[in-house]
Amino acid sequence: MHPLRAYIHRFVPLTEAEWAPLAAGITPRTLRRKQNFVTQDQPALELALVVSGACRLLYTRPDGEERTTYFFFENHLMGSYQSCLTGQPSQFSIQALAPTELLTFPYALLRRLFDEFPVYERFGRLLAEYHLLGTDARLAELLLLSPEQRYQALLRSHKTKILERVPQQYVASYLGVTPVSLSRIRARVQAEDEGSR
Amino acid sequence: MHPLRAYIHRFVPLTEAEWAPLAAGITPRTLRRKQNFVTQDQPALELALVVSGACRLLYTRPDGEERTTYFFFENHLMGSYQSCLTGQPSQFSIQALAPTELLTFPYALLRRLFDEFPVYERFGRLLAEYHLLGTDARLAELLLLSPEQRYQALLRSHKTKILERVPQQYVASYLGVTPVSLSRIRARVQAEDEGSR
DNA sequence: GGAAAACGTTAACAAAAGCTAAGGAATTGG
DNA sequence: CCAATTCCTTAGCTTTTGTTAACGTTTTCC
Repeated sequence: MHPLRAYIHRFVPLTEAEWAPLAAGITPRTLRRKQNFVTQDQPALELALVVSGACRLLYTRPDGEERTTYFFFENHLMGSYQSCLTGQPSQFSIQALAPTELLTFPYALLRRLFDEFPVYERFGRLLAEYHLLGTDARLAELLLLSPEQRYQALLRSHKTKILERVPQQYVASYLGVTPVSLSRIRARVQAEDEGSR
Repeated sequence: MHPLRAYIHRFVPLTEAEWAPLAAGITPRTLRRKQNFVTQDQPALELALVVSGACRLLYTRPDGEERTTYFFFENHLMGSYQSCLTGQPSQFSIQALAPTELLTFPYALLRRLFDEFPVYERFGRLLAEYHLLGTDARLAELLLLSPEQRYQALLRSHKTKILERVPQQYVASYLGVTPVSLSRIRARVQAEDEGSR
């Protein structure tokens, strides 16, 4: 099955007649390392399914500092929800961490399908709800746990792909600490693990 | 117009025929100060519109410590999305900060309306999307700003209701710091403001 | 293959936050 | 209206994080 159709199928089933118009609007695209799919302060009216590779979502602060807040791997759908919904410039960038293959399509097409096919509207609801649960959990983790506890939670989570495939400085940002601090936390955790062995 | 109908109307218009079945399922309820609408570790299968009063969303940690992560005032819809969607026990409580009037209804009713009326499915999508934008912004703020900057951002935001109506210890939790630390931050910020006057 | 860039660790110091405790002000609720 | 509770601030001390910088390793990509 087409990768995007398979992605949608995890939420709702699509008939051929429902799938065809979306399929017609898809453009494949590749990104080199460090190339942007979304660029901060520019409108980003497309969504993309990652077919292979990896990307990070980052905010560039007024002082030039970058903060990475999210990662996307194979079979993740990504884009600037906020820019697509409001039409305003995106508040963040999405940048390839390695060579990446995408399937892109305009959000406007999806919006048209919301009107035309109830099944897409349902997909849209379930997708937003699914992301909301994830973001809420992330927010709770940031407010409930210390940096060290967040690192340990990541170690024990099902997101270890992040630790394996993402440079540590970006993981630090994702956990809400500086790279230096994460390095210290790791040394501390390792020492604790040695002790309890 | 009925307060709940008015709330929904900000997203989609409802005909009488669409509104009637939801209206039939509404139960008014009042909470005393410190009384729970949702209790952690128990299923919470109802949603509620706050008609008057105020509530906080809080997590109680294994060590007994509480962390407040959200507030609800008049015309806010609240509930445990996660518990409603999955049927699992809620991971947090929702507790009244002051005497509060609610209009409650079962999530199962809304789910039935999703199937029956496309307009409700659209409402569900828009509601989830709206909350997602808010949660994303909150997450970015936590990862991008220092505690002091977060306090200043709150001061300058359109959420000053929080500062006016919520005990400061809960605001501290919401900002991701201890009450003692927020008190120090306030002293610091005030000193800076005096200096620049 | 090799130069350049990116990356992780460590150290030393400064700044900020956490913790505990105590005192006094404000709010609540009968 | 008054007693009990809740709440905010301040202080002293400890722990953690941020910052800057230096060094060695790894990765990237001509």
